[in-house]
Amino acid sequence: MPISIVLEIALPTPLRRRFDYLPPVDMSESELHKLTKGVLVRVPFGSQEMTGVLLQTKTSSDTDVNKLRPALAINGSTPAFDSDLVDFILWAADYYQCPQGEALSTALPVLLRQGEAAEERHEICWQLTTEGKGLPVGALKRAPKQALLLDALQQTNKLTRSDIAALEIPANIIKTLADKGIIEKTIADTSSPEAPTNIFRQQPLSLSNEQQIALDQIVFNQFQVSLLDGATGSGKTEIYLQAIAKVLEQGKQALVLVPEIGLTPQTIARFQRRFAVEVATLHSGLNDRERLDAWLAARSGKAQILIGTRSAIFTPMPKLGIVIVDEEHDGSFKQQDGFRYSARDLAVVRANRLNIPLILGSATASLESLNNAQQGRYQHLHLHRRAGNAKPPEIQLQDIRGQSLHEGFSQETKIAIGAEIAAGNQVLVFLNRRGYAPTLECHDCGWLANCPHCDLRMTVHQTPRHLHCHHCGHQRALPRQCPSCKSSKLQPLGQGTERSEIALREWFPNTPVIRVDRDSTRAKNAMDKILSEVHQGEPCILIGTQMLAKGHHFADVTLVVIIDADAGLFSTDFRGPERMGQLLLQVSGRAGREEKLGRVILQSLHTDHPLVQTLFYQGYKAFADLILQERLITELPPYRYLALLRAESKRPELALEFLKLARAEAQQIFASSPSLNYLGPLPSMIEKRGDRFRFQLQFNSAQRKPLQHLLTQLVSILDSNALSKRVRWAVDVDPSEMG
DNA sequence: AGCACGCCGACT
DNA sequence: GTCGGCGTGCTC
Repeated sequence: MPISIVLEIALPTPLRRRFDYLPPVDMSESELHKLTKGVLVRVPFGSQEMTGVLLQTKTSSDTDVNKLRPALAINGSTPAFDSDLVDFILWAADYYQCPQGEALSTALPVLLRQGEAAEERHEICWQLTTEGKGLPVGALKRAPKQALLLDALQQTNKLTRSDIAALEIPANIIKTLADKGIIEKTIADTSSPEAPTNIFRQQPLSLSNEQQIALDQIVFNQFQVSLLDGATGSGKTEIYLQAIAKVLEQGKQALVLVPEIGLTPQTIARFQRRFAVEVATLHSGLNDRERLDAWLAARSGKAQILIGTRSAIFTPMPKLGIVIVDEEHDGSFKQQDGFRYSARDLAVVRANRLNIPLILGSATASLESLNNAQQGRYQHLHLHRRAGNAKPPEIQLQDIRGQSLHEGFSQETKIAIGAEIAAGNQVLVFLNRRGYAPTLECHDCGWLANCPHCDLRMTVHQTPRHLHCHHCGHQRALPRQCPSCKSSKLQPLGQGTERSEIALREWFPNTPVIRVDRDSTRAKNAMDKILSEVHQGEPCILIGTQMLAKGHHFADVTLVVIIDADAGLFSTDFRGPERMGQLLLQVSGRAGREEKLGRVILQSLHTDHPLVQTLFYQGYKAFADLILQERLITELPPYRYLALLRAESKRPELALEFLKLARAEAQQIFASSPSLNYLGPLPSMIEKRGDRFRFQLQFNSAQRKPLQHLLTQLVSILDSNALSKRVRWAVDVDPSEMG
């Protein structure tokens, strides 16, 4: 029997190949004709089963007909991705040198990857009962949360569980009202909603002159990138909201990308309060089912706004009309393993392909984006003034050279903290190092607590007491005696958040000291609890890592203390200073919001360093320009494009040999491209990690194209070399971390 | 990458 | 006598 149709399928395997299958055996002729690119197909693969993406149907195969196996099933009645989106993901896979099937698979919600059909389920909603409908507007005033829910339901008759959560109404309030017979369960409407007559739930705020000018510059019917450059509190979000409004009015959808820890309930609530449309969210706090629901709502067009982290860039949105990337400089937009894409950079590509506007917002824009703006590729929009009466914080650069520090704090800083608390204010202390101390040292023989699996120091933790390697997760008990000389004079070396917390507690026994880092917020809702306590406005001291710097507003904090502002200044990674500047400004931005004047103390050993001086006396723009000048001279991004070939192995000589082979192959290709250059192979910054020795070969080029060609050819050569199976290796295009 | 098949050391 | 170490080969 002749073959009528062959399915060409991309599968989640590192093999850079596509696989041909016969259609499922029970499939009718008419069903066959409906198969299009983007459909999910369940197939047998070796001894296992997996979900692949149909790339095309064809009438013959290069593979021997007898080797073709039939697919098991077609998952879902419609393609998971529309054809344009498949092409976009394939483009991204090629650009980042990721096997296409793996890229498509990572773009898919986990449940679909596991074989679930992409169908919407009936979501449980809540609506008013007849009794509930009889209540007057403004009822239940004495129970504000209950009144809020009642009020919301009086306006929009049905709310999903996540709608309610977004209004910051706790789940137990739902139960209370249900028990009272005021609300009841129902099923969401499956028919796509008629375009709302009024997209607004709440009228837009009036814009300042400056905001209006910025908004007016944005063009809505074509591709254009706007770099919205505005200090904390200058009203960037209001611009986003009003730009989104214009798109919603045209019946289109909006996609908002936010950093990993930047998607706070307050942010979501702000979008939901403003618009009477469905707002879906995709972030790490959701379970697989919730993620699929949000994805499906975006794909069907039911959700008109999607707010999500990095991977949301791949969500199908049939009527996408604008993309916004908030805090565009944030490192979490770059995936650090597997499919190593930058969601921010891909946002530019997706917007371009759809011919729609993109807004990149930041108070501390990345050097890449600043350069693009300077070159005229992006339009540069500025917001200088803080909204309302808030004034920028007063910054005090404190030279701590030669001073004796108490647990990392200078005497002057301690006094300043005490004075602030006495005045009834809140203080924020920033220290970007969790744990008690960075390591343990023997005072007698100089032994240091090294991780047995990495070449790194192990961090001392106090609660519970143990040594912990932050790189590979290895833990061990805190030794009582030095393992080397048996001395008992072991002492923690350096300063972490736990240690500072203990010190602050001792010095200010009557003031709550609240620690905010990965360890103290691990429990579910721990962060929410901390935030609501701080928002009570009572005097307290917050001590924490960069978790404190991102996305949160502390209206009553009037003093920010940065204990070691210099971290990052002399980093081996060329992006260290840039990151330091961005983080310091972000932390500083936490002070002096609203009516209260803010102050920032920066303890530094390098107050006269040109970068430190420039950042604090001339501002971020001048600081960025200074770094850009350096990058131009040293031939680094954004003036050169970089790619790393990383290799690791338990046997260092294998990884090194692999990279030397790669270098030899690359040199053949270089001959025809003079703009290409290489460096290495060199050991990675942390040479041993998790018992594996790591090395890297760096390629750089003045243009993207030749680098791209080199990598594509090189990967294909390496793939067919036997050595490539004996080491773990990956290409990182536009790496953000050089280590 | 998974996973099976395949051939050599320390354990019930 | 077996469980399991990871080498190597394959996946339409």
